[in-house]
Amino acid sequence: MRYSYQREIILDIVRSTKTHPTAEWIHNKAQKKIKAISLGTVYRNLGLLENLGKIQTVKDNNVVRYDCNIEPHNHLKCKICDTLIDIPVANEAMKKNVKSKYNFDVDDINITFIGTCSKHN
Amino acid sequence: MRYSYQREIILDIVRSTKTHPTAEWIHNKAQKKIKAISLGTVYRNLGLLENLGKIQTVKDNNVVRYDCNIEPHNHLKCKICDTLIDIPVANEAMKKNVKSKYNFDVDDINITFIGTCSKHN
DNA sequence: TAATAAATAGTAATCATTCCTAATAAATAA
DNA sequence: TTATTTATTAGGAATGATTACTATTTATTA
Repeated sequence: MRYSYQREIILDIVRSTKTHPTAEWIHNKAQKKIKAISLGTVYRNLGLLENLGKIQTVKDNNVVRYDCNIEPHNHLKCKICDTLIDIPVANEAMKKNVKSKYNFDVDDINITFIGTCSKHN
Repeated sequence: MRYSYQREIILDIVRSTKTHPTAEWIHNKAQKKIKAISLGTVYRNLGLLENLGKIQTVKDNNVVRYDCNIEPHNHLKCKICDTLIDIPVANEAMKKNVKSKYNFDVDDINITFIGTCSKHN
């Protein structure tokens, strides 16, 4: 894969935050560095970086968010402030459980806990 | 809420299958009974039926699927045949765990196991 | 049976994401 | 160093699920 300054900046931006930014947010930030960077370039490079295993994605409603945390992990989603909080994988043993109960080979577990985070109590 | 024949047909259709149909699929089926039923009517009534607690929704990629199973439950998603399989809630005790570890009050747990179902082995 | 207001059909708008293409730029060979 | 090749980009158009809008229809009730 050929070097691209756009891709470098995009990766830097994703790595600069734990807020699980959207493509649009990343695009806005990137424009501070490269005024003419296009949204398509941001999307394409985010996809490439995901394929390279350098970033992860999280589905949040109907938006994709990007995450520099590449460890397997799950999320707490606060319905009040919309924050996504990373948590370690809840239980690897669940995979074995599902295999024995349903004869279903689990590759990936997608867990989101929806509720109210510690800021609001 | 006023009676509507369209709404009755839509609920019947959702209750007729365990395939977690999309709004478009439901619309196609509904047109067999009511030739001029509009897609907007299908969406609006699916939303109303969800608010009434008569059906549930599942997010599948960027599509919403509808489910007549109104028990709390989670899903196995087969990446080969795209089937969604209902399973009972994996573990209610996880809520308490998350509360004590992260001081996060869980209302709802969203779990999808992605993998290969028993048809393919 | 007439009045009323909720529900519908049909279509336009929205919004995140993907696709397309001519122009640009990184890598490599001469 | 310079020319060549081809991946990458910018900019804008297209897509597809869903929502919004509005004139018309229909369930309800007085």
